[in-house]
Amino acid sequence: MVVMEPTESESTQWLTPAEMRTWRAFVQLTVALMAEMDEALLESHGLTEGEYGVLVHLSEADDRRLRMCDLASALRLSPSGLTRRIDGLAKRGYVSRTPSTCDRRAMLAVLTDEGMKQLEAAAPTHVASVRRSLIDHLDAESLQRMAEGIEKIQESRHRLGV
Amino acid sequence: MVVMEPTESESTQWLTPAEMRTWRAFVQLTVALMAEMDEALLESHGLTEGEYGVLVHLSEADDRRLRMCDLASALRLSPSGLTRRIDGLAKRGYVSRTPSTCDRRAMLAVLTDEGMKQLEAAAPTHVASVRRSLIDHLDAESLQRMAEGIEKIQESRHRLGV
DNA sequence: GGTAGATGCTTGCAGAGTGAAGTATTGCAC
DNA sequence: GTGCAATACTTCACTCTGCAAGCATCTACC
Repeated sequence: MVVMEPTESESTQWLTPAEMRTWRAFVQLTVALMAEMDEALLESHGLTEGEYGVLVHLSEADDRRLRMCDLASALRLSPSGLTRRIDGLAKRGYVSRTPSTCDRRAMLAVLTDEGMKQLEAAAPTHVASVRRSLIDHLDAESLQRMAEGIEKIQESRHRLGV
Repeated sequence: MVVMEPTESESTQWLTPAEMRTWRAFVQLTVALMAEMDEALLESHGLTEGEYGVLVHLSEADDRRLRMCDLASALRLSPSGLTRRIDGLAKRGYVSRTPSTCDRRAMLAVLTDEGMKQLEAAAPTHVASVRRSLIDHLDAESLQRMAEGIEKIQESRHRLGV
């Protein structure tokens, strides 16, 4: 989150003031962004961003269903974490569980019609949040540059196996 | 996290594919980054990023001490959340509590010498993580552009009272 | 200077996440 | 085909967090 002053006997390559400012701004921005997104969706549709993510992934999957383990890794969630999240969504009727026919170990999470309706209702709120919190604060050129920067980072990270 | 297809009867201004890609990449990157940072620090020095943040803020404060409420808002943490985080750090001897003399409601969190030592030990790990996870993946020009983009966003957000 | 409301902190409780353990099923080696 | 490791999911115990309630203290107003 922050950085120390250099001390002469160190071999650490400290961050320059500019790098430090950028890093702090980045962290501060992302934390604020995530909080805003979550709050807007929760208030208007009673969904956390995490739950919204479940609905989105299911809606984009073949037959609107995914194996629990695939969904968990897509959402970067532990197996037990996903079990509980699906519990919550199932209780509200947005998702149901079906045992897989081809692998009887596996459970499929299925997006119900009600879940699809809920997703369609929530999507505009989510999109509006993304715009209001981030996109609308950038002109086309800046957005393009940010996108390039992010892609460059991801590419480099991927290349170096991070 | 994601976006729906436009439907003709909507007034929602949907994200363009490029905007959507950028948004998804941004979220994916930040989640990965935070996880990496946290893991590195926790493994090498037994501190979460949140705890590290406490030490950093205290180290930069006058007399290495801050009122709990000021520290909580700086860390974007609820009062109760901070109480418990300080509990943990105090148990390990990195922070102590002192009642404020000028306002007897207030408690001051004070960085101990031991806490300062721990911070100095952990800082190189933290900095290395920032470099390895983010900074080193950008050349000077891209870094400069990213910084400008972030600052532009923050400025605009601030101007619009977000 | 007394009272009402605001402020600062802690505690109890509930929600959401992880990791480890337990159970069921699969798939591969032999 | 038998046995054993790997995989998929759930449950349990624990941690971290926020909210609401409670207590102490401060500030402002009469």
